[in-house]
Amino acid sequence: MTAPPGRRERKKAATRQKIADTALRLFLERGYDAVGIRDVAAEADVAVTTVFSHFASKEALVFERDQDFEQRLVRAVADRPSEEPLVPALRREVQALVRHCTAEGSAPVRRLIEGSPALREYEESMSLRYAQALAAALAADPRLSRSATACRATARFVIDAYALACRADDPGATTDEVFGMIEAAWDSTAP
Amino acid sequence: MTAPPGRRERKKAATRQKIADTALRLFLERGYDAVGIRDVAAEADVAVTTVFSHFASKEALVFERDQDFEQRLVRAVADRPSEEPLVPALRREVQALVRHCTAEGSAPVRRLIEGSPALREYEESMSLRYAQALAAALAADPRLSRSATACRATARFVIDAYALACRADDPGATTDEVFGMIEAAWDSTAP
DNA sequence: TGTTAAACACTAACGGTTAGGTCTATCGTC
DNA sequence: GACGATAGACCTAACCGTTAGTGTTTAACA
Repeated sequence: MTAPPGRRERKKAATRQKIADTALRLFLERGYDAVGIRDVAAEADVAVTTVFSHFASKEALVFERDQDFEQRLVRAVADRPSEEPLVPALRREVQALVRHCTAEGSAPVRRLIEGSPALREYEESMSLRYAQALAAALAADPRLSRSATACRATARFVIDAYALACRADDPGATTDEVFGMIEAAWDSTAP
Repeated sequence: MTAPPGRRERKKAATRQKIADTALRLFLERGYDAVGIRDVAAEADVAVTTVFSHFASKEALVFERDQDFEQRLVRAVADRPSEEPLVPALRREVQALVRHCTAEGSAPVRRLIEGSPALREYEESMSLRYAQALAAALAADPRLSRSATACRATARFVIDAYALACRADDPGATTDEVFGMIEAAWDSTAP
């Protein structure tokens, strides 16, 4: 899986990382709107086109690391112990994700996101993709025989729980409270 | 409330309507991405700046009519008969909204929206604003004494129901099914 | 009738994003 | 080690949504 990466790939990864680091630093220093793509490119000493060959948009520069969010949710469903019920497994994973996103070190980034409508919108639209992936995972699990609608709704509810908890005063308690509601909703769809 | 509108207001409304109609027609004819703001302005015979003085963004041109969506949800909560429970009242309103958005005449517009990521994203972000207004209405209703978290979560669930139903094969049945889940979730938060 | 402010126009720009074409370091293979 | 293929990066120039700045018309109202 982790075969020795060639020099080309290493250089590419290094460039990508340099861009992401530079961008985040500038955004935190001067504010998201006050930093242009051309600034980021200049400071990272790359061409503007190079920035866009690594990141699909300016907003994506801020969410550089969150590529495994989706996978973690899907795995929490698919790889859970044979007899563990669905909702507790999801709650555990969401608790972990929420802790990660409300950790001490993430506070400045979170402030950055909350301070920019463009970033908030982008995050929401990422979440929607996660909900679709999660819905597919729910529909695919042979242990859960629920309607496609129930799967899609539950997936969105779970994403809602994450979104609400990340912005709540007490993220842990909020996650638990919303998951209580999700459990009731899910149980009501039992065949 | 409906005082005789002066000529000025009538002209303004006419300009706005002309822009919206022209834009929608061009979008349907050539596709959203293939039509620029400059095209819309030229075809409507107004300046580009005039377009933006009436509409906040290109996407807003497509959602011209949906300004009362938010109000309808809030009123469905606040103005419901004294003894009608919350969830059925909301379900009735969402059913009506879903019917409106899946009506025969709305089909081309819906296809337009689903065909453009920008429009989908914009719609989602509108929905989020609705969820916040609805959450506030829930929290403000003296007949419902629930935690802020329960209100916020329920509001998002309701918006999820709407979003899922609008895209579902059988919108009515989907609304009912998701609202069954929402009812269970809401009841589980009874004090 | 004259004053005021809203609505609109025009130009020019800004900032994110992309297309076109080139250069070069790396890779796989001989 | 030499050799062609190609990925990765570069540069320039533009496109498009959006906004600022600056008039000009016209309806509303004293």
